[in-house]
Amino acid sequence: MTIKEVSEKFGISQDTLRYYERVGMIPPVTRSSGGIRNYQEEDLGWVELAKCMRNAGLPVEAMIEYVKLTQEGDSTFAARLQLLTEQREALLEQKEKIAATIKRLDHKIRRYEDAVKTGVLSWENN
Amino acid sequence: MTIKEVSEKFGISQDTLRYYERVGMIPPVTRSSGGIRNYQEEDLGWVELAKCMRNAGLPVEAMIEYVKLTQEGDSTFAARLQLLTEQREALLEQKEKIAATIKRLDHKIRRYEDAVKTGVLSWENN
DNA sequence: ATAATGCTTTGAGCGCACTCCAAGTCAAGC
DNA sequence: GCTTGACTTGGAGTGCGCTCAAAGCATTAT
Repeated sequence: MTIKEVSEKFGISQDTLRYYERVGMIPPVTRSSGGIRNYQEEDLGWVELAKCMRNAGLPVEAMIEYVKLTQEGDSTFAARLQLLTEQREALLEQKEKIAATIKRLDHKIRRYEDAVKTGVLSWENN
Repeated sequence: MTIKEVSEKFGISQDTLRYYERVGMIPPVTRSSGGIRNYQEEDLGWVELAKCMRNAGLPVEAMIEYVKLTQEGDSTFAARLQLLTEQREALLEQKEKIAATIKRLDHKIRRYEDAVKTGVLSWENN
């Protein structure tokens, strides 16, 4: 699969795909004899993983570390486990914050729905 | 309340507090005769709101727009309602993405827990 | 063979959200 | 009155995560 196809498949720009590879967020991609990227199944798996992690807001740094450990082989299972666990914690925390903010927005939205109907905003700080 | 106290109360740097005010993410803060910030209850409410929204990852831009509308008075209820609703949507989406990633991490973590015990990682792409 | 297209690398540039710095002002204690 | 320390402003600098540009090589269509 060419970089163009991968770009379209995942909705990630070619520049970003090259960037991910360059900084080590995905392992080196399979190349043709002429040095042109030819993404295999495994490469696609990495791209998909990277996209998922970045979507959730995980730092690029964490992904780079994970890829590095993976490439160092079976002796890094424990380190990878720890890394994943830490990142999971961070995501849970972030999810909590978002949930709290949504709750707050819901409350404000209800007040504004009233305000739009009645012309008066029920009082409360901001 | 001085900027120093507010900074400590909310865990936001003085620089950031001034930045928030400068860009309009919170309305102008009450000042002493000498021009020194003296945060009142209402100002604190705005700071707290700003912190909550930023914690959830809402763009500064959105908060600026909301503050602007608020200062334009009662004619902007509908616009404020729309803004809040949009931001709520964005947060819900982000929460979904995080939830999906957590699920995925959970799965990987289970595999690595096994791997650490047995020395073998059950196969699966990355 | 030539032109067009699309890939390659390297390195610079950008937008966001701060964060730091310089130079100056103010307020409180000695 | 003078020093100290916290405050002020305006503007420059930083880190992250891309994003773009320049210059050159490869592949395909004519």
